[in-house]
Parts: sequence; C-alpha cells; structure tokens
Amino acid sequence: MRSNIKDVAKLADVSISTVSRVLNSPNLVAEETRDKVFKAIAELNYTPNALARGLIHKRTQTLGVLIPDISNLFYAEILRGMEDTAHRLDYNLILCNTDNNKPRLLASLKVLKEKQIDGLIFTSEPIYPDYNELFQQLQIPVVLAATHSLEFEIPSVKVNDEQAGFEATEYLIRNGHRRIGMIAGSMMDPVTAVPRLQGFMRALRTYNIEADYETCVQNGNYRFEDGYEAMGRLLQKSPDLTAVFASSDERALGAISYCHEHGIKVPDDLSVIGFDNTRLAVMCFPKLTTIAQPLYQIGQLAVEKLDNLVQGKQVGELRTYIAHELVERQSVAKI
Amino acid sequence: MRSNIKDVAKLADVSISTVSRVLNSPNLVAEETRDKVFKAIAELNYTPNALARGLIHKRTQTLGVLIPDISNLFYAEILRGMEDTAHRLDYNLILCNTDNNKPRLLASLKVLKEKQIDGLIFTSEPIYPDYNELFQQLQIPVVLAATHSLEFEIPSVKVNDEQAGFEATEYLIRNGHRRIGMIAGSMMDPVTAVPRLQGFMRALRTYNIEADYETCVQNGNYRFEDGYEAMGRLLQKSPDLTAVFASSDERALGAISYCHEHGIKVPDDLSVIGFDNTRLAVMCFPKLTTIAQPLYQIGQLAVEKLDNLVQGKQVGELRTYIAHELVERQSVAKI
DNA sequence: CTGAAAGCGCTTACAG
DNA sequence: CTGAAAGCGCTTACAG
Repeated sequence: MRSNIKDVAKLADVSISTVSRVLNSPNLVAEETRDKVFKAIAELNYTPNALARGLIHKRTQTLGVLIPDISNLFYAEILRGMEDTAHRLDYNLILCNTDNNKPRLLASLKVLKEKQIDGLIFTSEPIYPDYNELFQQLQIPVVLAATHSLEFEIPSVKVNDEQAGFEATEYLIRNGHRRIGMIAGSMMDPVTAVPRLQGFMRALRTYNIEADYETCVQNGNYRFEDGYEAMGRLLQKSPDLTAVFASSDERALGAISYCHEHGIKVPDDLSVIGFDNTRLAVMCFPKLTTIAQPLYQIGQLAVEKLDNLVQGKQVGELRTYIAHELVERQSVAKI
Repeated sequence: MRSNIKDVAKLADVSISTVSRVLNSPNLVAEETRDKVFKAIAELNYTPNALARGLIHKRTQTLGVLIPDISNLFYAEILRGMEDTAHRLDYNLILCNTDNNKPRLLASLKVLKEKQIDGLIFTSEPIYPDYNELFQQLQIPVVLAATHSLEFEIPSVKVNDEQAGFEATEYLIRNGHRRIGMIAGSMMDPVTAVPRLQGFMRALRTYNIEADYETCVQNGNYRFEDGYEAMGRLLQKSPDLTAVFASSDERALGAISYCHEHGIKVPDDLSVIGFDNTRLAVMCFPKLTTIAQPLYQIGQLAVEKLDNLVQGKQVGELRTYIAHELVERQSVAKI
C-alpha cells in the first residue's frame, strides 16, 4: 500500500497538520519536529497526493494540449517547446490528438475539464464559432498556438503567414523567376492556407507578374503525398514554371520527390521553396530553402502566455505574431 | 464559478447522493428524479471533478509517458500509437521529455507519482539498476516501449534488433555486396545499438565475409548530423565500400546527404539501408530501403499491456518481440 | 510551535 | 428509490 499523510504522522508521532506544514512551510516547524517528520517520510517513501492537493487549491499544475497529429514533425517540434517550458514552469502536459476529428475533440475537452486542467492550448486549427463556445464553457484560460482568431478575443501565438508567403515568393522573384507556381493548402483553412496564398498573389502583383490563378496554383492537403500529386497537376497545367512555392516543407518534399522521379532537376530545372523549416528541410536533398517558423518558440510562448493567464496576470499582447525568417539553402537557383 | 455536485443537488432539489447515482448508476434512480437531475446538470453545465473521483477510486485514468525527445519522428510515431490506444481505452497521457537527462527524469517521475498516474511507459533507454529501483518505488505498473531489460522482470515491447540487423546486412549481401560498412549507434547502448551491430557481424560471418571491425564500423549518435559525419569517417577508412548499413533512418539520411555532397551516387556508387521506417524514409531521395519497425504498434501494444496491468490482469508475454519487416525501396542496388 | 476541525468534491455502504 | 454519514488525502484558518 501507498503511504499517506496519516501514516507519516503516526510514525513521526505528530499530527497530520504538522506533517503538512513540514512539507509546505517547513520554517513554521521546530527543527527537531521537522527532522522526525523527514525521517518518517523517507522511511515510508511518502509522496503527497496531488489529487487531494488539487482539490483544495483548485489548481492541478496540468495543462491540456490539443494537437491534430503528433506524428507530424511540425507539431512535434512545437510540442517540444511546450513541454520544455511547461517543465520549467512546473506544469505537466496532457496531450490529446484531435486528428481533425470533431467528436474526438469534444470527448477530449470533456475529460480535460473533468481532470481540472489549469489551462488549454489549442493548436493549428481555425476557430469556428462553436469551438469558441466550447472554450467559454471550459471556464479556464485558452491559448492558441500556430493559429489565431480574428473574431474572438483569444490569446494566440503564430507567424504572419501572409507576409511570410509574400517574402517566400518575393525571394523567388528576386532570383529571377517570373513563372512561379504555388502548392497551397486547402482553401477551407483561413488561418494558414489562405494568407500564404494571399501573400503569394500580393508578391506577384507587386512585381507586376501576370499569373493565371487557375493554372499556377494547386491545392493539396498537408502531407507529403499531397505535395507530390499537386506538383504533378501543376506541371501539367503550367509546364513552363521555373519555380514553385510549396506552402509547407512536407509539400515541398513531395514536390521535389515528384521532380526526382520525373527527371526534373531541383534547383537546376525547377526551384522549390518550402515553409516551416522543420528538421526535414535539412535532411533532404537538395537541402530546402524555406521560411522558418520558430516552432520551438511558438510552443514556448504559448505556454508562457497560458501560465500568465492561469496566474491571473495580464497576457501582454493578445495576438502575438512572432518573426519568421527566410533560410537559404540549396533548392532555389538564380536564373 | 464552476458548479459542483451540491449546486446540482440544490437546483434539482435532491441529495448529492442522488446526483451521484444519476451519474454513475442511473438505473437505480427513478426516471422522474433522473430527469430533474439531468436538467439541473445541463442548466449548470456541470462536469464531475475527476480529482475527487480519483481520490476515492484510487484511479486517475492517466498514464505517464517518458520519452527522450518528442521532436524525433521515431518517438513521435510511437507516441501516436500510444495516444490513440490510450484514448480508446479511456486514459489520458502525460508526456514528459527526459532529454536523456537524469535529474529531469527523476523530477518527472516524482510529479507523475504525486499526480497518481495509474501506470508508466518508459521508452527507448536502457534500464540501469537504479532505474529499476525507481520503478519499484513508484509502486505502479511500468511497461517498456522500444526497449527491454534482460536483468529485470519488466514487461516490454520491442523489435528483435539483433535479427533485424542480421537481415538488413543479409539483404545487402544477397544483392551482391561484399564490402559493407556500418554506421552504428553508441556502444553504451546495449538494447539497440549493440544488438544491431551484432546482427551485422553475424551476417558477415554467416556469409564468410571477412571484415575489419576497426575500419568498417563507425559509431555515431542518433541524429542526422552524426550519420553525416560517420559516413565521412567510414569512407576515409574504407574507400572501397559498396554498401552501408545505417542503423537508423536519420543516420541513413545523414549518410546519403554526405554522398550527395561528395558526388557519390546512391545507390549507383554506394547502397544504403536504414532502420526504423519512419516517414522520413519515403520523403527523401532516393527513397530509403530500410528495416521497418512497427512504431505505431509498439506504442499501441505498450499501452494495452499497461492497461492489463493497471486492471490487475495478467500481462501475457512479459517481453514481447514484435515482427519487423524489410521494406525495399530505392537506396540499395544489386551488383 | 502544534493540534483539532472544517472543508475541497466526490462515492458508497447503510438505513429507511 | 432516496438521504445522511463516513471517508478518500490533503490544507488552512483558528485556538491554545
């Protein structure tokens, strides 16, 4: 049997109040008593029960994290930042994969609430009105990571996707490219896919490049395979492209893979720029020029923000837009 | 304020016992009463407090997971299997990165115990005697995932690394290779690195291939960069190699990256076989021939095993060795 | 400096 | 079928 505070009290021949004090404010206890208690604790290998504590303090030092799919490196790197920060700030993380599946999200939210998490981090998905409603019902602080909401007042940490999309495209243009395609995400996703596309289009306009949306943009889901297929469609419609902006590293790798298999040399025949800068970007060939999102930091800031809210402090900026950066490697050629 | 069972009882004009019954054994309650209670619950948006419940039942439906580094795709894919299974079996997972850092491990273990997790999954690292001691002190079931212990009786799920290493090497041999090198892990790791190396050596012996350990094996850590460097050292010592067994996909990609940058064609000039079959293996070029570990399944089985133990059932096999599989892709040439 | 008591939010025999 | 009471393992005023 696991020992409890009573066992310790009995063994040390003091009251449970005293044991509790030794644990929580040892300087209120006489040294002699303290030592007796410490000895008993050690002997019994006693650890306080956080459930009982949590019940009293209405704090669990546990945060919930909702993530679409942890086996995606993008989320894994963000999560690493969250976990390190949580550990530093004395929280634990309960991880729930949502799989972009609403019933599962609802179920997770329910048990997270029951388990009395102090706060919630919601990652990456757009915030629909019913989600906002759910967050309200939780009655605990919520922070958005790698997503945001313009309609609702929810603290968030993310990159400026429109600007990043602009810069990725501009970089291609400055390298001499004029016939540029894009592998975009799903147009159902207003927080990430649409802004990156808008940035792309703005860059084309800014540099007076005419482009036919129908032929130069292909949408794909977020996985490697989708990038592969989108690349195929793109080249079929616009065979004369010299560069492609793939709006995630995985999509970029899919696109490059397509090129490899069809005898198209990257970057000699076709330049590719990615987005995210997951570790994928350096492990592939050619190494990927890409827009770096500070993934670790996004996770870190999200947890720090949530911690402030949990402690009842101000959150600082409501919506934080963290700086991205273009990382030059070998997948884009100057022409 | 969050509502509690008393609020519900008051609003429904019943005792808290009745509210509790409605929640836990509704058929013991008269329909009329039940409806009143349900109405009150809905009106107050009441959710039971799992801390209070856990205190009574001595069960939290929460499992601890210790993982070296979640931003490594290998662990991320295992974790995905764990999380899906946990969700199905009605558990949540508290994730702790250990970072191969002992103080952090100790700290995590301490709070996991305090938070009354029902069981623990320990991933990947070898089990030293002091770790075993710690597990004992936890007084809760522990399952090992992607590692095992031969000295201690701890349930585990992993692949047979020696045999897998043998088969990877044998595959190279059967494809005509005789001058084969290996990029191995650290020889401090008896559970994964050493067996794979042993399998490699056994294959060479079996096929009567003489090899000088000093020149044909290079050790590297588990990351991409280590594979890159190990490849450099390997080719310097044994420039005539026609094939390399890299004992992880990341190491393999590092090795291939070295080749790309030094004008060595894979697989035309040099064949490379990997190990793990993370999603990396298909996203790179050339696509990697590799030993597939069923990562998702390892996570799944580990959680199922742990669930059995938590429920006081038998665990079945103590040490489960799950089947691996060689996946042929494009990084190995027949010569 | 220390202990007895109330209370956190529940569940579960025990009565009725 | 329903309620009062004890108890899960703690903390924290309140007395002394």
